[in-house]
Amino acid sequence: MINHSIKVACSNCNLRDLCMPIGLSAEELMRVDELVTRRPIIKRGTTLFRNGEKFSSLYAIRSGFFKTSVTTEDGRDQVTGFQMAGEIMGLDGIVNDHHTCDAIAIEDAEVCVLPFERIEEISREVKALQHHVHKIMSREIVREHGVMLLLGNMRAEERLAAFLLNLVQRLHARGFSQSDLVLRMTREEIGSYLGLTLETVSRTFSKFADDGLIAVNQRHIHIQNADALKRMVNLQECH
Amino acid sequence: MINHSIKVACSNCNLRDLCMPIGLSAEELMRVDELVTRRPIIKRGTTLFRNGEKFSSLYAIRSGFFKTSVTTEDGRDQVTGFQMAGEIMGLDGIVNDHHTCDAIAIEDAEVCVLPFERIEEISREVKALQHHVHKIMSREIVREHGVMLLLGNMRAEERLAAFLLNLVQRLHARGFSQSDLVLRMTREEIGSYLGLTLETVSRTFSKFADDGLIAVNQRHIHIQNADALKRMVNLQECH
DNA sequence: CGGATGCCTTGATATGAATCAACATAATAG
DNA sequence: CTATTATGTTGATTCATATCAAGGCATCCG
Repeated sequence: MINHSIKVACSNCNLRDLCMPIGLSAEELMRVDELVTRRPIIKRGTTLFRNGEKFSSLYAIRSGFFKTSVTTEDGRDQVTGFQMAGEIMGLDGIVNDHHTCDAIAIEDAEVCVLPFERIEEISREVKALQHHVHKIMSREIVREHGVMLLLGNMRAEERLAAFLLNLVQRLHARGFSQSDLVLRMTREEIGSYLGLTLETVSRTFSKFADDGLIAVNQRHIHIQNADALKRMVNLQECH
Repeated sequence: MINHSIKVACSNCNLRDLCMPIGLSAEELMRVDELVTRRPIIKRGTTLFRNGEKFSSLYAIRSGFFKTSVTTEDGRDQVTGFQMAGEIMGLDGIVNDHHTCDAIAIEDAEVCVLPFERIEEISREVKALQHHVHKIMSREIVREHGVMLLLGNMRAEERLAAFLLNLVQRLHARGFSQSDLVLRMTREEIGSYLGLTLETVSRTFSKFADDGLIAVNQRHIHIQNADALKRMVNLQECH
């Protein structure tokens, strides 16, 4: 059996600020470096982990795009999130020692493997790493609160506006444009995430385009009126 | 200023198995005891913490019932969960050092205060506590995945069935009946949690009663056909 | 190059839940 | 004990989104 692990160094990774605590000493960074291995390319459409699989590691995305989804016994599934470079996946697996959702690459991707036992070990000694792990989990909880608000209270237009704004904001934090984005996911996947059908997603994109809020060209979206989108999310009356 | 803190001992708390890791040594338990203080009664309708407040502690519920909710700028709110004895609240506050939701007692309640800095401190030395904290956060993430599935994919009847089953299951784990429960929350609060209006919640209760699945008497619910409720959640076709 | 496939758009219609409204019952306060 | 308010039920109607259906446009592959 070939060991696909490749040594990598967080110490000279340009995503470090996204997935690691800031202000680690050189020595502490070295300790973290030791635990991280890179996995080979995850091809588009393949799974990084799957519901039911034994949990052993968290994964930090180096490049590419993932979706995570949960599935009912009768086969319905719900996309629970889209993850991009610098984000951490696999937190769901800690509680019962096996994963409870699927993580599927929706674009060729590369991930860093972070064996969780080693993370706990080093966390016990590096305070900043410990707190960072807590923050990452807390951030995920807060994000999900936002999704619950979206699914429980918002109408289709508000959901899609919130989705677009969230995506560009995260992409912008990674150095991309504030106004242009390429969707890596299908209308169906967006719909699953937002609790809508793909038709409604498509229609709502068209409506936004008609209203001059965005320009849609396949998966290329140009945001023409970010303020109007923001207003839609924040201020719109509750009907 | 009066110090309302009251010393308590996890070591002889009957909820210990719910909120503390099992298998701590006597010495480790003592260390945990040291950090915990009890707060006086939180009266029904009052908040334990509120969106925007500085985060400093997690709270373990000793008795009573809470709801947590998030609010949009335009005043809509979404109940994100109902918490009962032995459950931990406040995890949302870790990431940005302030709370992002409100925790309101929906029944007179008592909580244990767990200063988070002390938790982190002791976690660094007590491996079992460290892992327990990780599990609690992971459990919350998994729970929220379930809510997303419910809000994104299920119809009113399925949502309410899932809600009832979840409640009795948690109550049963605390020694209560498998078939009888008293709802501590209003129809409106249930609706907010499930993404439904209070009228739909009420109608759906009536329908369940007509179909002989449950008997409803105000907030007292008697489950007459748990299997049918389970079937509704698991197997129902996706329309 | 032509056919197949996956993804997307748009239209017509159906439907589940929201909304509006009235009333009933229970809890609380005076 | 009665008035008042909060909570819950039920009915009639409306509305947003799902569903069903057809066609278009890219992309892939033989």
